[in-house]
Amino acid sequence: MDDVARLAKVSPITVSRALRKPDAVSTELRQRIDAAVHKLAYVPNLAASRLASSRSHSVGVIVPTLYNVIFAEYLLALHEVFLGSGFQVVVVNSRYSVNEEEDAIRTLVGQRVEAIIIVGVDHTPMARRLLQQSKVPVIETFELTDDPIDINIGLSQARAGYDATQFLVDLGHRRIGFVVGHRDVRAAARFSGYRQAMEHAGLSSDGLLAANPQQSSIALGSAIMGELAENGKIPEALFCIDDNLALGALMKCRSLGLQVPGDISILGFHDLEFAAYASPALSSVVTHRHQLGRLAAETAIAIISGKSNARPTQIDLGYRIISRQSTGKAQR
Amino acid sequence: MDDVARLAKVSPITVSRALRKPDAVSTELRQRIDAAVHKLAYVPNLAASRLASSRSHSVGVIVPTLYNVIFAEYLLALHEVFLGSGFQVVVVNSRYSVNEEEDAIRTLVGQRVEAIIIVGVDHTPMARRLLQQSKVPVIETFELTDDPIDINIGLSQARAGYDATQFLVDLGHRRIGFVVGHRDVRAAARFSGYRQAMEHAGLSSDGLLAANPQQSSIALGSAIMGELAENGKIPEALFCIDDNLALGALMKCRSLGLQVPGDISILGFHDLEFAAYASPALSSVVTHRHQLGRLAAETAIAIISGKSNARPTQIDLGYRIISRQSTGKAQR
DNA sequence: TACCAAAATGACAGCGCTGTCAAATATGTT
DNA sequence: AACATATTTGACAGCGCTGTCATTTTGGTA
Repeated sequence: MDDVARLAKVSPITVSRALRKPDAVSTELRQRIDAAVHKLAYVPNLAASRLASSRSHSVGVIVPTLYNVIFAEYLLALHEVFLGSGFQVVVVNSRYSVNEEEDAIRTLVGQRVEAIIIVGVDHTPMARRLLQQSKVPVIETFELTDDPIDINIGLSQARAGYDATQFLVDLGHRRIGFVVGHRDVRAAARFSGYRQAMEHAGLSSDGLLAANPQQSSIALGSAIMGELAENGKIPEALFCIDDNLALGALMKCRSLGLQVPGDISILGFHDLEFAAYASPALSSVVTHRHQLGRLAAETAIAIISGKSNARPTQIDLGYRIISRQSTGKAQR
Repeated sequence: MDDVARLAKVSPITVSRALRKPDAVSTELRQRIDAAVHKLAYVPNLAASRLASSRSHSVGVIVPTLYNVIFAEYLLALHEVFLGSGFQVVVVNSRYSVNEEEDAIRTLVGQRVEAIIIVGVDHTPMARRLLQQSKVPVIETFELTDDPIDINIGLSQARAGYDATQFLVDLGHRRIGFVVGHRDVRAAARFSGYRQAMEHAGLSSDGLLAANPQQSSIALGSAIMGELAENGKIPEALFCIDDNLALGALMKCRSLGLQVPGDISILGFHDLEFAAYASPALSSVVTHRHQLGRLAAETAIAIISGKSNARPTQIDLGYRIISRQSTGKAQR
């Protein structure tokens, strides 16, 4: 910065000002400074700036994985809003572990991010403490909790699981299978909703869980469906924990010669892009990832800029079941 | 840090040491310090650490978009390696614009990241200068260039486009369509490969380009196929710029009653996960995103840690055409 | 016990910026 | 012209750590 100041024949502080609030510097000096900055290809040291101003102009986001497209869509929305407001977004990955999440929080707090957006509502006690102590707005997303740290925006995964199951029950299905890959908290909540719905409908869910700890994928859905067929345990309907599994199962049904929805109804979750274009088109549960990200970011910015005093603690974004061709009335 | 030092009854510098190189501090003090850190939930200020040590322990990655899964897979590999070596990964998004890329580079240089990994080889002159001046290893990926800034790891997009087209030519197809959504540099290179292959085969490519500037997606592939059918311009074979478009086209063919590959052969690109599970299974061009990310990260770490003196400037990872059921010999 | 080397601890200055306030300059008013 | 006010520029100290080097403590040896 001294070099730039020397070249532009001003004091270093004026350079700093010209870069941060160009309006506060006269046109002439600003031009001289800009020219010098360009000529030297000077880039300010952000660490020094952050230290001196104690503002990081960045926000932290913790997601369980980068692989799942639902988080990619969510991140996209967060980026759109935050970048537009001059915040850098630091994305950290907890790999579905609360301990890694705690490390991630430590990293973000260490960077003095100005807001923290987390997927999920389960944290270690130390993680909660770090978040609270950090004094920055904390937004827990995707799920709902009775005990939010600060702001909570999401949907009830258990209710979604319940309603999805009920949807299949209402179609007249009785043997409704539940297909799941790696079981994270949200998958577990949907499963408990499924169990409850089955119970309320007077149906047994024994032997109807098809689980595999691998990461959910089209390949896995196909493999699980294959196993079900091999063991002769094909249910009347399948509630898949996400659309990847559902599409895999759908594809496998085709190659097995099973009619969907004639022989088996298949319901997915999340309504990923391909769901509407599958053949038959996949019924699914619509979750609002983009809106979730957008709202989380907007809320965070409102709090940071002090605009939001009376802030709601919890927002339920809900979900919606969309019935396409892969689910149909029970044939009996 | 002073608070921790006071609580542990040591000097602040010892706290700093205990946190950074625990071995250099006696067991007793280390325990006292750890206890104090825990008790206060102390998190060091990274900005101060970075400023004082002039090491950021972070690396920067620039991708054109977070939405495309190929970059998600690539990022995953980068994360795996970098996090394992104690680096934080800062991901920035250039939105397919060299100007935004320049801004992204400025951001990363400002953070004094210790390596920069970029998708693509085209940059503004200022961007090149910033990268060179930063003195950190720069790894340009996904494409190959004759003039790398530093290290270049990728594949020839033009050759891949050429060979993919040649693959369809070899099957006896003559009217081979090219389907593309938003045209980035890599798509353009594949297209030029397509054109060249068509020319070499003595085939005209006039009127065989089906383009739409939207972001590539299954929906778009379906829409483009629909238009081709409407205009009665269905070619014998379709080379789609990526598997999303290919799958969309495939699905549309089914609903139009077109046999694949009987009536039309469809070839995708990237071999995304669903390709093998589509019905019919999608032929595609395998690109090695995971290996690319891994290698880029490992190379960067080798250079940062000074282990790599004799480094190769360019690595060609190649590609591979995988023939499944969606492509077949021309029926004539 | 005296001495020496190695290990552990501490003091100091400074990393490159910015917030705060002071000084200088420009602009407007009587 | 003299003054008040607004605008622009500058000086200074300090943000919270760490590198370097000095000092103290420990353990081993003669």
